[in-house]
This record gives sequence, structure tokens and C-alpha cells, in this order.
Amino acid sequence: MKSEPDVWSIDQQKKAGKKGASWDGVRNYQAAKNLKTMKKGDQCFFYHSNIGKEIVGIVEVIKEYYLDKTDQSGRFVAVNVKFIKKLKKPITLEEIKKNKQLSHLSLIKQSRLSVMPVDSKSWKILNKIGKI
DNA sequence: GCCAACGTTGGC
DNA sequence: GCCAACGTTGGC
Repeated sequence: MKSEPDVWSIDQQKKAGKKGASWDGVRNYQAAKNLKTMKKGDQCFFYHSNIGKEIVGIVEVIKEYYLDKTDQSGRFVAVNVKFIKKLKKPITLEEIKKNKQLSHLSLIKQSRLSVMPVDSKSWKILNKIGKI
């Protein structure tokens, strides 16, 4: 899940604590589709786009998708996520790009997509890189 | 700040 | 339903 840190950062997510916060504002059908596949208990990488360009932490889905209240058209959805951890050392986009086993990730192939799946193999590789 | 890539809108 | 025009995202 990508967010510009000057809009919503991992530190703000951390401050939101166990109650979590809504991941709203998504206005892209493919990203919305991905939100809909997310189940309670799923963990996600939290990525800072634009500023940082790195995976900075992990969050967990605590509420499955529902209509995004900030969307007047009623077409898009949101989920709620809570802070799990912050990486001691963020995984930069550069590092991810360098790893050939990760070159299929949408993060690289579709840079504009803000919510995307990470297959379990890649998840493990990223955990290794991030020493998680 | 620029601009490529890409998604959306609206006229036809 | 096509596609030009336009708007947005995000890496650089």
C-alpha cells in the first residue's frame, strides 16, 4: 500500500495505534479491486511514495472493504489497517529494482498503482532484505 | 519542477 | 464504442 508521507505516513499510522485508520481516498478501479481482495488479518507493506520511495513498515487489515465515505460517487472503497511495525532500515525502491526476483512486482511495472498484491515468495524475499 | 506513463472523460 | 484531450501519479 502506497502513500505519500506528507499526506499519510507510517508515523501517523503508528500514532493511530490499535484502532487503526481508514485507508481511503483510492480513486482507481484496479487499486479498489485489490482493496476488495484484502482479508482481515492480511499484512501489507507500507510504502512511502514520492518522498523516500521505500517500504517503511508493515500494517495489518482490521476491517475489510466498505464504501469510501470520502467518495461522493459511491464507486470506491476503503479498508482499515493498523500499525504493526516500522522497519529499522527501510527497503528502497532502488534495492527492490536491483533484485531480479522482484522485477515482476506491480510496484515496478505499474508505478502509478497505489494498492497492489505481493505474492508470498516476494513477501519472503522482502522480509529477508528488510531483516524482518 | 519536469515529464512519461497511464487512467478518465466526453464529444462524436 | 472510439479516441483525443485532459488530469494525475510518481520517479527522476
